[in-house]
Amino acid sequence: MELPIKISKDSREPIYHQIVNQFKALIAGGQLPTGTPLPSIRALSKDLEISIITTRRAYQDLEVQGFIKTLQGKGTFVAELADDLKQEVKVSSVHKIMENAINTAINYDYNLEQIKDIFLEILHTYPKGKGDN
Amino acid sequence: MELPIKISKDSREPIYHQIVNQFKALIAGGQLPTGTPLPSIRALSKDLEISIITTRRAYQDLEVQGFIKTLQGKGTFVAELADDLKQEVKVSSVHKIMENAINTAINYDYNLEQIKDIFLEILHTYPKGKGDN
DNA sequence: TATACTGTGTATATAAACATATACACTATA
DNA sequence: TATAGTGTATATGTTTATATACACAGTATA
Repeated sequence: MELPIKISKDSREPIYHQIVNQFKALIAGGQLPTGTPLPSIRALSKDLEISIITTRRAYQDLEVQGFIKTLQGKGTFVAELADDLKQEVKVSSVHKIMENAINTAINYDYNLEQIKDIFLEILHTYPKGKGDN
Repeated sequence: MELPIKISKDSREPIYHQIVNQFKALIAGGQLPTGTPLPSIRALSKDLEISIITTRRAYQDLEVQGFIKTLQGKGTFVAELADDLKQEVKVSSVHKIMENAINTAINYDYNLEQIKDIFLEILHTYPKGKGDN
């Protein structure tokens, strides 16, 4: 599987944190089941064009948070996680980032109707995926 | 006017950058017209419970980007900005953060229909403001 | 009109967080 | 046992945030 990990070096969010968030999403979202091997820190570093240490830092964070397990010399794998915990992470993370987007739009003096229109317009530019009804 | 500047110390986004973004929103959104005095770096530092230097850093960034003018000993004021430039900042900033929210939701394996429902549900929890129709 | 005071922004030195290059150690296998 | 894969540790530079001391502008008042 080709991992859809994308980072932005221009963003003010630390690179290691962008990586952590995206793996959390893939794991909590169920796209990476228990036991799935993650890319090696070298492979991911090369892919994202960042340092090995930064990738390692991200994997360490994910391990501390219980999302993955690392085995020296062997690799890094998705850890076992309770389904309700995954669901909790999924719901709260998306909720939080949606609120953040709305708050920013309000700060820019858009009203609720305008915010709805803008959001739907952007959403319509996304191609329908296989999971969509 | 009571400025609605809010920062999160837990966020991974640098504090000075949070401040910059929010002032950009207020200025580009037209809520702070040309010449409006900003709070002094000390007043804002005290209000947000952060260091003077961090506030200053934010104001310096805003000045470099042309949003404000600082006069030593006098204070800091909203600079003159072309309306179409304000509009451009407004549209692109909101567009960007909306896309970011959608991309995160997709990473968590929500489909487009679900994303729309979640967004509208959250939007409905916001009170209607005076600018709303 | 001198000067003290209180407001404003500014500069220097220091600590913590983030990102890196380089060298090291463990695991599997040809 | 050599080699190519994995994760790990040490030393270093950059970015972010801070405390403290400094300089300029306006004003009250002796």
